[in-house]
Amino acid sequence: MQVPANSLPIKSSSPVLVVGNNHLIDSVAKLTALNFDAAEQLFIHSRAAGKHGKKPQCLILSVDGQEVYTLDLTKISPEAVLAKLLALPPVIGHDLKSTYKVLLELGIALPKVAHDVFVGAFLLNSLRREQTLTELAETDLGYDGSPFDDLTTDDVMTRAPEIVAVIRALYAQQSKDLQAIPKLADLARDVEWPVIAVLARMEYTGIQLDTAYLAKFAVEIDDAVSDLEQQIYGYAEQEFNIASPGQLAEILFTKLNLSTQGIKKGKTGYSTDAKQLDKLRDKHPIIDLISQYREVAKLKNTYVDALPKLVDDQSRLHTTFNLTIAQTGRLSSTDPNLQNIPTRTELGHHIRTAFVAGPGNKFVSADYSQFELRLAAVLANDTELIEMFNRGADIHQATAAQVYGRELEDVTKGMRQAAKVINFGILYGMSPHGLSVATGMTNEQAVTFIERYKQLRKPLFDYMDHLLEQARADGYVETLFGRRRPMPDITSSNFMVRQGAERAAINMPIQGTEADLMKLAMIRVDKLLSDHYPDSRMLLQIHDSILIECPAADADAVAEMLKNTMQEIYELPVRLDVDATIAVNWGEL
DNA sequence: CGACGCTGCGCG
DNA sequence: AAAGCGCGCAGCGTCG
Repeated sequence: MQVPANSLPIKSSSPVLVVGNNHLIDSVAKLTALNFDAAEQLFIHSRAAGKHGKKPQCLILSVDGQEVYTLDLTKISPEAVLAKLLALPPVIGHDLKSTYKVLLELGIALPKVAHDVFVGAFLLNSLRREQTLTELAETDLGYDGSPFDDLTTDDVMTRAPEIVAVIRALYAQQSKDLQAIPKLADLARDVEWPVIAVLARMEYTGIQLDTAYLAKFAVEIDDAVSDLEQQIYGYAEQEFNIASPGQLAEILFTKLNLSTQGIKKGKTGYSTDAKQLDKLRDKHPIIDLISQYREVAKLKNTYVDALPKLVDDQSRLHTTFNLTIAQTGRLSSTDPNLQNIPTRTELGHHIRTAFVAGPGNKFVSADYSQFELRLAAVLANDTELIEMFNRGADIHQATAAQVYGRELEDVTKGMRQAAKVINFGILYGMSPHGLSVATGMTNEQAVTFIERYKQLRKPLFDYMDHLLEQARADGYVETLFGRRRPMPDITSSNFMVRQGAERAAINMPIQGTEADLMKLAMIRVDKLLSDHYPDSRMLLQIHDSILIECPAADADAVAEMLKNTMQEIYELPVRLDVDATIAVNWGEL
């Protein structure tokens, strides 16, 4: 329905909703006539944000969920609405990050987030299957009308009032629920809402890929794959699909008659994963070739061949950072996943070299060292562990010295390695069996080792005991900042299920607090960049690290700022150590 | 033909 | 009896 804009009654209590997608709108005059200054909150919603580089063509807006206006951006210049939109009050919507990318495409400054019902639903209950507008409406509002997913432009236009009403109702409900959990409301206000615009900018900016470099690499890797294939067929004396675990197991254990002694069995037969291949390595030369084939084929299929197809016309890759996936509150990255670009093997690391800073720019990267273990020390209030960190000890070496009762200088590499495994493993609820497998100790040695570690880190284990008790009583666990993860399986009568839940419960406050702090750091870094280094852009977050692209001349200063901001992001009893590096491509960082 | 579960493996 | 948390993606094999 269309209503003359100048007759619009916007009271200070009247939230406004803007629906944006990549289609039409009809009159900008109506929009510019609106008195946004009088509105305290603006509702904003977008489905089908334009693909990157495509100009969005449509903004739909309404007031109080009643009057709906459509604005045709193909007929008017976006700048005409710019002045008004710049002064928008804080906005409310469903998946604002998508809408914000539309605004960025229009060159419109991003308003503050007042509430996002997509992210809000996840904060209040991370377990629900999905947080689509349809699902939220059905489950939370008892809505039984037709779905809101995959609507055509016309549908969006005609149903905008309905969409507005649903979002407003969800907002009302969620803000009431959040107020009942003050820490969670604070987390939403201070972390989750502000990080939305930061992520929108990162996704919109993208990261440059040197496709020519990658094309050269592709030729080499293709040759390597075919070469390995032929060698493997030679040993097998037949061709088969190496990528099929079933066919591979048939070749190894039937045709070549390799021993299945100690080989893990899965639902579909003997496993051929990397660990099992390791056990067979000395038995037949084909094993090493298969390992090599796996490594090279993985790189080729997942990265070398896939990434170049996803670049825009500027040769930049735009990932999507998901806020509503990881149960711990971490981000996840999709289409493409830029949080799992190889680095551990030399060959894999080459892929990172293809990620480059633009002309005249540099990359600045910074990562927290032993972030999770430091946070475990804080959450458990393990003063000895905290003190070790604060005096800058090599934590794994020092732990080994304590467990084995040796002087620091008498700690062997093997001892340090074992201590490192347990230091990390403990955060995941590792068992003696897991430790023995990971270190090559006997089960007995592992049991003794963990026993001594328990004595040494009593506060840590007391904390874990208390945490599990709390989880059983409350049905959830939470981070330092009150982010919650429901833990229904913690009281399961199924041993396996229950044990799995206990391990997840132990890990969540640690991994989740890390995620909370990283988001806080990103928000602050984003602000500092826009204030002092306007030509610099945050590009990626990889759980404990941040990657920035900046003018070469600013690199040193940006690195310093990034390091300090991350280190001082939140006052904790433990010192946070951050390493910062500068390079022209990701491989050299 | 697409959807799905499984296997395997890339990252923190 | 099982045995380490959190993710996403690719290929295979099966099913409808």
